[in-house]
Amino acid sequence: MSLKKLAEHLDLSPATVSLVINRSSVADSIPQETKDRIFAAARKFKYRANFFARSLRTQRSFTIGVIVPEVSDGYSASVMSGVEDYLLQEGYFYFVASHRHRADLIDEYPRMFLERSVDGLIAVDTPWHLNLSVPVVTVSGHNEVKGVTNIVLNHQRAAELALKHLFHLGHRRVAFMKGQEFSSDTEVRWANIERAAQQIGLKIDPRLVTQLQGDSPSPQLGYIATKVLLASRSPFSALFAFNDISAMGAIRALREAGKHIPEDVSVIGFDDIQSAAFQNPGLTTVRQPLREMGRAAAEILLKRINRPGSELRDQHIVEPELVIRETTYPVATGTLVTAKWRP
Amino acid sequence: MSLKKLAEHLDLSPATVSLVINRSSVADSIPQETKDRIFAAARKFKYRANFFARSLRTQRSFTIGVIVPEVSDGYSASVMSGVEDYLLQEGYFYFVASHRHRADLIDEYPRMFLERSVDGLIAVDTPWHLNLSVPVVTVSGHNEVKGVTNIVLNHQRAAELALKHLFHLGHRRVAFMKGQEFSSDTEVRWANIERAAQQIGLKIDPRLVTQLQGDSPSPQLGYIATKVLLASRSPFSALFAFNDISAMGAIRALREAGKHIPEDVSVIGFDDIQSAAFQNPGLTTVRQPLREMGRAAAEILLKRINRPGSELRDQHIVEPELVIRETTYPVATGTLVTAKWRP
DNA sequence: TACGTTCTTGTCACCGCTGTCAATAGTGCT
DNA sequence: AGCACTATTGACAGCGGTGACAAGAACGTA
Repeated sequence: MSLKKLAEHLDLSPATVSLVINRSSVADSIPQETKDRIFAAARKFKYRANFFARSLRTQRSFTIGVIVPEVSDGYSASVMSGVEDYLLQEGYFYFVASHRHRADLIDEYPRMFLERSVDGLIAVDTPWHLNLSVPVVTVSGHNEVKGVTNIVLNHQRAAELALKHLFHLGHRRVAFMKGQEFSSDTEVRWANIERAAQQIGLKIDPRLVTQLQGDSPSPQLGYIATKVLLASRSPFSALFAFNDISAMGAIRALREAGKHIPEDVSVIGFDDIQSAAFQNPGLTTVRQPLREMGRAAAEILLKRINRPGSELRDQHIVEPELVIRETTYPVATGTLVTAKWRP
Repeated sequence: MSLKKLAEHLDLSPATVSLVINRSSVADSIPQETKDRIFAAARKFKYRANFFARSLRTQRSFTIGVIVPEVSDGYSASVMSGVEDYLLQEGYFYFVASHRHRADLIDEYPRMFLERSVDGLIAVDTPWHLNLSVPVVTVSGHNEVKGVTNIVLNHQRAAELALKHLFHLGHRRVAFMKGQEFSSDTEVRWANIERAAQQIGLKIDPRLVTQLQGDSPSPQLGYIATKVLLASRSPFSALFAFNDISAMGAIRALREAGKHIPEDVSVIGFDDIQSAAFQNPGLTTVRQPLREMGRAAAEILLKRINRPGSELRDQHIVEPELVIRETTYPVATGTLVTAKWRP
């Protein structure tokens, strides 16, 4: 059913019908009766404007592009869930592309999105340096590109929450796991840990600092890093992993070394991905409100698209939350009380 | 840069340029030199056909719609990853929408996709009854709609693999967890379990059969179902959960009841979602090749789109694989050997 | 009655690209 | 030179919708 046919049937011109259906202000002067006729007919024939024709004409696609490292990774998926929530509710659709850390794809996909005339772009956990012709919002990107709004965690607070928790449990020898070089969070995260440690009065022993190596979404990386750490034979009573996935690998490595979690070593993760709660024992972690971050990204992006110029803050900060489950425990030996499970 | 401007610059007509760029057979007769000029100019000015104009004209969008219960759920995400893989490689993009089991959205989203003129649709783990004007492929849908190709697991083999494994380990009292009523896999899965059990000679005790209740992506459901099971006080030495998530909840419930996994109770999951390998102990499970299923869905869908009529099988069956990790163990008491970790 | 206003609706050009058909130029042959 | 034929390119008509502008009708006023 096209506009033209509908107009013909109504014995009106396509333009008139278009005006009324789009509630253009020009249509204010059209009598209610005519409008009603038009709406009735539109409903009757289930008229829906052709999307391409409309987009071609208006230069708007009501579509945005989302670029992530990998759709099936829990972090990206949670953020996307929030993005989707807001976008669909506002009548937008979105394309997804996973770059899998390939530099060429990180460049190519945004271009492909532009060819498809997206109205805007959201980059999740992706190094960003492009300056595009459409609004861009990044989630956990730490590159400063002018005009790009970045949704970031309050890393200072995140570091404080985790370290204070460990400190209060009596831990003084804490091991740390840094992220991979390419991960956009690695640097900020570490800088804030150092700062928080200093504030609290916790000394960081360089021998207790490892770093994840390689690109894999598996806990294997954390497992290996922890093996290395254990091999150094420097004692520690707690480990702050780079994220939940690596924490899982770390726990496995620790267990294989005969350590009990959390009695011998407390472990704390980062992100609070869904499976963190599903671990046995439940993983204590610093929660990033990923879904909310996605929603915020979508919301800010649409604001930018629809009111260009406004809303040009280049940071939107969200707050972390410490989720204490069962992998952290006082350093002093005592009776093990089973902590409450918090899914 | 538009076709018209490019043509002007080349002193040719837009039509000619279009023919050459699209490698139309009509352009065969155009001298190579002219073609080269055109390609050179196109490259120089980075000419890219306007997507909407082209789609409007050709009635093709090179876009497909994917509908899933929830993007951030591991099952859907893995399938999507495979779908994306194939689609992007073939120059298609895709929209995603999560219906979250809301019946109205299951109806509405496909319509919205059609309004956006998608060339086809993939429905993942979603009850399907619509007969649309574009090709549709479902992944793990068990409704029979003519013309819809369904990618399904060989459930018979899946049931056999799991039950034989348990049987060979000596388990005779096996508990079962059925999926929720609304889950598209529940029925087939169970029917095949019953059949396989009979073949093997394993008796299913009705008191050892529970069912998941409620709609949540959390292991809580499995936890509750297992609590109920335990409350019935019928002894069992193994539990075949509905999926990996519910297996995780089950393990927690069993532990709280003082059972050791796998020494006291063997647990086997289904799906092999990413976090299954990350569990401690690693979860033994029946692997569905989710990524491959997604790829197959995309591949079959594109075949249908591009060669209508052909490829009208209405089932594409994929094979399960038993992934033995650490939650299954012989029923006879013996020395516990730590199984090899298989990520 | 004549004219200025306000309503109501239609005309037109165009968004950018493509496929059909036709026109023009070039070639070989008698 | 004249003709048949092919190689090369262009004109044109949309795809379906939108928005600026304008025309015609209806109404009020002098």
